[in-house]
Amino acid sequence: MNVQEGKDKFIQSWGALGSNWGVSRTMAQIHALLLIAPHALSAEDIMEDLKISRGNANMNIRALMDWGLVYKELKTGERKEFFVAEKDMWDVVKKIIAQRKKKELEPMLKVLEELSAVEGNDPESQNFVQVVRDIKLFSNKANATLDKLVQSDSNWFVKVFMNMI
Amino acid sequence: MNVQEGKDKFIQSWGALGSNWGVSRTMAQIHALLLIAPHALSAEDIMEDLKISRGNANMNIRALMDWGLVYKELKTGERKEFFVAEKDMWDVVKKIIAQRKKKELEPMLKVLEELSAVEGNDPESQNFVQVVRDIKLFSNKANATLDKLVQSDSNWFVKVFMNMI
DNA sequence: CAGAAGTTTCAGAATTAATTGAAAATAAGA
DNA sequence: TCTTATTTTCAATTAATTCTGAAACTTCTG
Repeated sequence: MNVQEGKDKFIQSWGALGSNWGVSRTMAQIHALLLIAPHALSAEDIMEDLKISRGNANMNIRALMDWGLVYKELKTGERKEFFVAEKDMWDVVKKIIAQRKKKELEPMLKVLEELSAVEGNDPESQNFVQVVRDIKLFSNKANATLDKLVQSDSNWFVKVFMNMI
Repeated sequence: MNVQEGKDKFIQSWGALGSNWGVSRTMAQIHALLLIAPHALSAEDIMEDLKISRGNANMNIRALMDWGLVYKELKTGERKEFFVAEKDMWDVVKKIIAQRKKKELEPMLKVLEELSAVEGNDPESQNFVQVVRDIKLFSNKANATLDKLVQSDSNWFVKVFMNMI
């Protein structure tokens, strides 16, 4: 396999993977392209390589920057903006976890809190409140664990990995 | 808040959460409905409660069973099939991880393996192969860690949680 | 300040995913 | 075996998401 075929395949696969991770297909493809680029690319470069429109490129690059997966790089003497990807995979995973925790887990915790306020002495209400309480307990633990995980450095992952093996 | 409002809100929120987890909105809603149901429900019950079509109910119940998140329950003397949800949250999370690992991580590992075969002595190829190798290393570790995690019992989670705090 | 280079926005178009509903298949009972 | 209850399938429809492209906006430079 030559390098161009390899790159294409990587971009395509990374895009497919990302689309299941709250990162849209194009977003993941841009990230993939930047991951394997030996140097920063401009919006124009990305548009050409992935054959996407200017608007699409712009919106997805911005989203990637919001997630902390891509950084802007300014070159002196150049007016254009260039972009590089976060290449440390542990960091990438942490940032995705942080985003999803904020956007998904935390709102759910809030809802579970509200649902604890359901009243009633009938068995139906009792059962409901019990289920909600169990889930809330679990979710709070998960939330705390993910917090630690997001704060931890790469070595943490290596350590846990070692312990498990 | 009364119990009916509470149930509605729970189903709605759980559905929204699920739709970001490889579980479609309706699939997650059915799971939510079964989680808070004090006893097994028939397909008919689910259709009525969620106001969805027979086909939709059937397909999503089956998907939930494939994932191991819902079980069939046969009542003697009843011809209909009834369904109950897995209620242990740790088990639910493990099953979701197991599915996604199989459907996403493992295919990606296969692709990364193939991409290692890219040849060339030019800097571009060298860089590409290096990036792919880094990602592969990380992914293999993640894969092994998730394997252990999926095999582990609830206590494992509690232990890790305690260690982190 | 005027013009050029670059970036952002967003309504409509295109694409992709989920849902319906009716027909086909299956299974149980008489 | 035939009838009836129940489940499954899938083509057509509907809904949700993503992308385009042109116009508006911003920033830099002479």
